Amino acid sequence: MLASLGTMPELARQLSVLGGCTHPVRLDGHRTEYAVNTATGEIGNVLRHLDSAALPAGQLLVRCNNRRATRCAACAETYRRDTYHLITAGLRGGKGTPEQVSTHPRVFATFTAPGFGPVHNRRTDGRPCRCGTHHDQEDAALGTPLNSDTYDYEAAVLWNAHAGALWRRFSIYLRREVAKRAGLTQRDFRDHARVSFAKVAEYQKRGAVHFHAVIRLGGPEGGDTSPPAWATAELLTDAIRAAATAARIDGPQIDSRAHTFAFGRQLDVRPIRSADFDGGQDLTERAVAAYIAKYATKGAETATGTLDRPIRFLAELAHARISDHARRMIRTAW
DNA sequence: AGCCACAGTCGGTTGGATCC
DNA sequence: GGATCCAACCGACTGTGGCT
Repeated sequence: MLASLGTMPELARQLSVLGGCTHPVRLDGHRTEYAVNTATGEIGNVLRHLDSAALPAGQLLVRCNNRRATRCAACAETYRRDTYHLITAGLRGGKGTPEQVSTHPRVFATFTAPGFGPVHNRRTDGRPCRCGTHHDQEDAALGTPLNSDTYDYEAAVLWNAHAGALWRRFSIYLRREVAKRAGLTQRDFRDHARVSFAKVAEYQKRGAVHFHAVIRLGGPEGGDTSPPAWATAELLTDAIRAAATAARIDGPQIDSRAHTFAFGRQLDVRPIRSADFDGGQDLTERAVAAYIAKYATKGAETATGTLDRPIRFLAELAHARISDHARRMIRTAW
């Protein structure tokens, strides 16, 4: 037992700094700090000496800081709360961000992956899956292909590898689309406004990543400056739809098949309103911050029932059906 | 021909994560 | 704690096309 290595109060003190981390990193070793004469470089007396074996637990314990709730609930919770406050500050002000940021046009957008073939699902209209079954919410079949012989595993795997580049292309297009709608050149746009993003990638049941993003229009200095009069949530929404539709990324050519990647047709863009307004289809700042914080700590296993390490997960998803080239793409992308 | 705007690309900077 | 890597962001550069 750990307690046999030290007294209970000492052990409790050592464990308390872990903040509830259930998988602390256990370190063995020692560290000695000396006083050094900065002028001559001469090493003087020992200031401090730490030997892990002398600690109550017999080892130095360090928080794992894992963001995945399934790996360490306590550390993921810390990260989730930090993310919540970060997003809240960007939407409502606080922590160095002026409160007037809450008047800036901002939206919550969801960018989906394209289709790679039909998968088992739970329909919102109450009708059964195409396989004829009413799947249970926890059914392991959810998200798996209806027909593994025709499902486009290769494109599904490569999609995840190229989603980041596609987002980059989208963000470039979005600034240009906003500038176009404001009647400004790209060069002049930066003197009038700035587009800011807070984005998380989430795994869908079928293993494809999709993006949730808070997108905000601010003045030339971002949240610290007021946006121009033309900057509205409607203009931003229109520009997002145009940019998301136009964004395309060329993938590799595999076995004479050229891959090109674009977002799926389902694009959801909803304005974010202040906390005191929660009517209609609009989202409140608190709800959006909670969404983003939740997705930031959600692993692939939550959605898919498999591992949360993307490479291993994707390899399992695609088993032997992807090419060596596709696997290399995944390794370099993740 | 010169100017301007746009689209695509490239490089610098920054911040976070990881390794040593 | 420093070095390194990587992703994201941003500005600059280049090629192209339209207009005068």
